[in-house]
Amino acid sequence: MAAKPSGAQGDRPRRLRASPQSAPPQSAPPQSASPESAPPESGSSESLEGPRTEPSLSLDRIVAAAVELLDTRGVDGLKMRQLADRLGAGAMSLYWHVENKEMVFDLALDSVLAYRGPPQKAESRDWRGEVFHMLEDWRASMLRHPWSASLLPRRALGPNILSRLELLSNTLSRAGVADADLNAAIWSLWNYVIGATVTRASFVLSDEDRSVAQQRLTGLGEHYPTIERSRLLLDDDWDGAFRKGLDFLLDGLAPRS
Amino acid sequence: MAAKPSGAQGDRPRRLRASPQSAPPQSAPPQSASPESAPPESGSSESLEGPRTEPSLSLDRIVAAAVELLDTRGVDGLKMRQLADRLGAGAMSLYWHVENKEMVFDLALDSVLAYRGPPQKAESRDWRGEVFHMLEDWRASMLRHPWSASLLPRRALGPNILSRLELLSNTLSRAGVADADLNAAIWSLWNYVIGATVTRASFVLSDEDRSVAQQRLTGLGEHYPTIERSRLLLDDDWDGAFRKGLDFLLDGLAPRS
DNA sequence: ACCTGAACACCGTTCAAGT
DNA sequence: ACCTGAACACCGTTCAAGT
Repeated sequence: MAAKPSGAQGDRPRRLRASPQSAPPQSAPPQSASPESAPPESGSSESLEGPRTEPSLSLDRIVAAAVELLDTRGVDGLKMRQLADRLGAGAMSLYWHVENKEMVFDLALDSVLAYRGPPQKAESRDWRGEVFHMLEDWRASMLRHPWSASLLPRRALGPNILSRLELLSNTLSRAGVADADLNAAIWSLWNYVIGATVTRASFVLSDEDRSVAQQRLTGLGEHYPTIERSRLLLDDDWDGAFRKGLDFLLDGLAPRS
Repeated sequence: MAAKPSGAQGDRPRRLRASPQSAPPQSAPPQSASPESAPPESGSSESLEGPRTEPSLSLDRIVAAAVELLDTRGVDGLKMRQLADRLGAGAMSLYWHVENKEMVFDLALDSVLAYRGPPQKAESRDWRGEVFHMLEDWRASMLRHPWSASLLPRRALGPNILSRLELLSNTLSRAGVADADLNAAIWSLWNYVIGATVTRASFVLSDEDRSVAQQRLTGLGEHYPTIERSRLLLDDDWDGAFRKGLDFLLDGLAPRS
């Protein structure tokens, strides 16, 4: 479906660091500074010159700081000036490394989506368990960075998310999903995970908020009898609901055998 | 699940128009100026004074203009100054009618989500057809206003969307979905529709964009063999994919009989 | 090659004031 | 009750310079 792998957004004329997205996603982690990766290897090429107190600006450092800022301040809380400040750099220094704020979003987003693979050895015959694990891990990764889910559907697709889709596709294919159904199956799961995660990350309400919401619904009870009775807005078990719905969907997807 | 019907956002201290969301959603349409509604009844109370050339500001007019602006300019294109300008009002006049920009978003969003009901008479026994129609209509309403889908999960739930959820819940319940599964079923469908629509509204690429994307994927083919072969990113049939996935999900949801 | 401050063209919102 | 312009405290980004 009309999605766009990053790097495809037309040639940008001006100064631009070598795009890390063009590196193969498997071999070396594109952003080693990603909080999802192993501890950043701070040692650069030469360690002869002693410790750098203020390592100069780099894409990796920028991306890592952006993720931190996004985690604490949210999507609207990421300001270019503040990001530079955090890095001990002058206000406008970022613009030598990145094209614009959009690019910061793209890089931060994909850096958060690295997948480590299933816990046990590969080639399990339990395709359903594998898919379940992949999607729960995907959701968990995004919930660890609540700004990421809402960004994902509207940004270029980076190497990490493409790898996840590749693995998902491969697994479903091996499980026996017909080629003609494969894309529809993948997008169904994509839709479900994105919808669930965006919703869960967005509706963050205190207990009081929620009880006020339900009270309000009760007040209007005559208009919403069914969802009032089922306490739709009070339901708290996000994880359980996610798994239950995923079960429904996988039941429907399962190749009839 | 922890969602919040609008109006529950705590008492605001300052000037504030009587919230139209508190009106029952069924009886009278909350925003008669909504583009989803019948032609706006421009005649106010007294028609004795002749035609007003410049009808004074009102919540309805503001909401209608906001929807127009959002449709043409997108989420980031809605500016309070420009909105006032469109209404022939002074720059800051809006703030007497609305609390802030957030409130404009909430009202515009719900105004776009009115549901007219199924085409034929009620009480059909075809629950699956009913659900299908409701969800396709919901998606279509949001795609007519591409900014709406991404806004829905993070805003207060207005009367129109609550009505849709109520009807959906009621239909599923009548169809035989167990009470214990009801909320999970509703949120599954919500997740699917939101994910599908947000994605479809966001990935708007030209044909050239898409072929560039696929070419790029082919270039990296060794890393993404499966999705490269299935042409995941080239697939164009959004409507078909939506229906197919919905079929999968409803298969899983269908009460075993 | 890499970084910088000043400046530009915007924003949402407050406020004191008008009718 | 309803509307207004000026002003405040911000933004992202450009630009001409610095080293």
